[in-house]
Amino acid sequence: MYQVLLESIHTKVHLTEAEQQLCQSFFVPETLHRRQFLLQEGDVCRHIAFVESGVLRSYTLDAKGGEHVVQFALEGWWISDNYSFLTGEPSTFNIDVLEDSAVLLLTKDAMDELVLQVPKMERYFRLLMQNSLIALQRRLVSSLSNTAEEKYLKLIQTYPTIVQRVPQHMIASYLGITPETLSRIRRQLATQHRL
Amino acid sequence: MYQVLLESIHTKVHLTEAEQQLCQSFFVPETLHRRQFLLQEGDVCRHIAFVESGVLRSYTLDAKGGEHVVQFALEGWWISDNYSFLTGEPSTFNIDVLEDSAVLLLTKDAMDELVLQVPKMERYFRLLMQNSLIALQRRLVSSLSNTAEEKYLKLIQTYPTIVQRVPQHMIASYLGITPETLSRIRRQLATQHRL
DNA sequence: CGCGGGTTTGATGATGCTCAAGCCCGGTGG
DNA sequence: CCACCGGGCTTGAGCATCATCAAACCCGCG
Repeated sequence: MYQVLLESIHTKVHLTEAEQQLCQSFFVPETLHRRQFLLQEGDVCRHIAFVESGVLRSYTLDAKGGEHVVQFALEGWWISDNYSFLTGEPSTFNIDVLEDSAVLLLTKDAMDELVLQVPKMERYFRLLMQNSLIALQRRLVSSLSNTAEEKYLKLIQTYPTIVQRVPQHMIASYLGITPETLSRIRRQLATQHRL
Repeated sequence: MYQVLLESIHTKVHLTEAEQQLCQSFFVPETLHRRQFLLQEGDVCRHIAFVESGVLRSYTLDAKGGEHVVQFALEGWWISDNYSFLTGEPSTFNIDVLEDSAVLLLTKDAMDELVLQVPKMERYFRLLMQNSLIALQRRLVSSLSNTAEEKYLKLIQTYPTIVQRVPQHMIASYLGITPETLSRIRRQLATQHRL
């Protein structure tokens, strides 16, 4: 159950057996089903979630009701609305479940207590943040400087599993293009490749 | 000299006099002049910089030589290439100085030592990261879902000082649009406003 | 005074969006 | 087990937004 989490931690900091045990005790495991919501716009994001198995996604709705995917989370990823989680303000995100999933939930209080009792975890979370920051920066630059096709190719290269496991219109939303455009890009890439 | 830095820290964690002194000792103050480079593409980013006064910016060059502004940093902001700083890999960013500036430099070794000797700083840096993450996420969503005009208006609202102090073509680059488009948007907003 | 970078303006064109319709496929109920 | 329904993917035609290219303009600075 905590296998994937412990591995994720292990890649960043080294915990003793006792610390691992202690660490686990702060999480609440939960199984979620496809189409279920982990967070709805307007609610406060009470916990960050670690994905042990399955796929989730966060997204926002704009003024015209359009969805904009902010993040996908496969096994080994964290997902939450950081802003709401940190500040206690209502969230502007939705998080829903794309495939039946098992997650580990960590509330803010639990997190604060966790980093107190296992100070190494402060470092783990900081490194997590840093990596997210780097990835986000890359994505932003890509979204500013690349064409739709280039963005799609870059996504396939960076996260092939996401492209495989997530419906196409959500990929399009994630890239900031319409489903129609993505469809046309794929057709063109396919025929091109076939020559 | 360390005034702005200490204030920034104070908004996140509380340091004793002694800790403040200790903290300062890890930074190297430096004054920089307009057009000077703090980091050039290909070099390793050896330090993160805290801006005491002035303005800096980071940007990337794409395949066709186009500039893409990643970040502006005014007084009280940090700037660096996190990826290069963390990993020691050559940077893909440039950081240059837009106005004569005073910065405080922190090397990676100094940072590691700092968080060891003043553990509260680990928390400070984590909170910094979190805030950057939130801001970046907002910017990304905005860049995906808003028109050029909306993005510009949002920027004026969020960071009016940046718009005032930075040349227009860099604002355009930051927003992912051409200088021409930004100029037209501004004209339209002006005439509109004048009716 | 003249140079030069930055901004403005105009004309044209490409990329990606909108709207609308058809298609494919998997799920559901009869 | 088959027929039907519906969502998602595809395709097409027309259109909006923004980019590109080119030229003129403005203004601070040498």
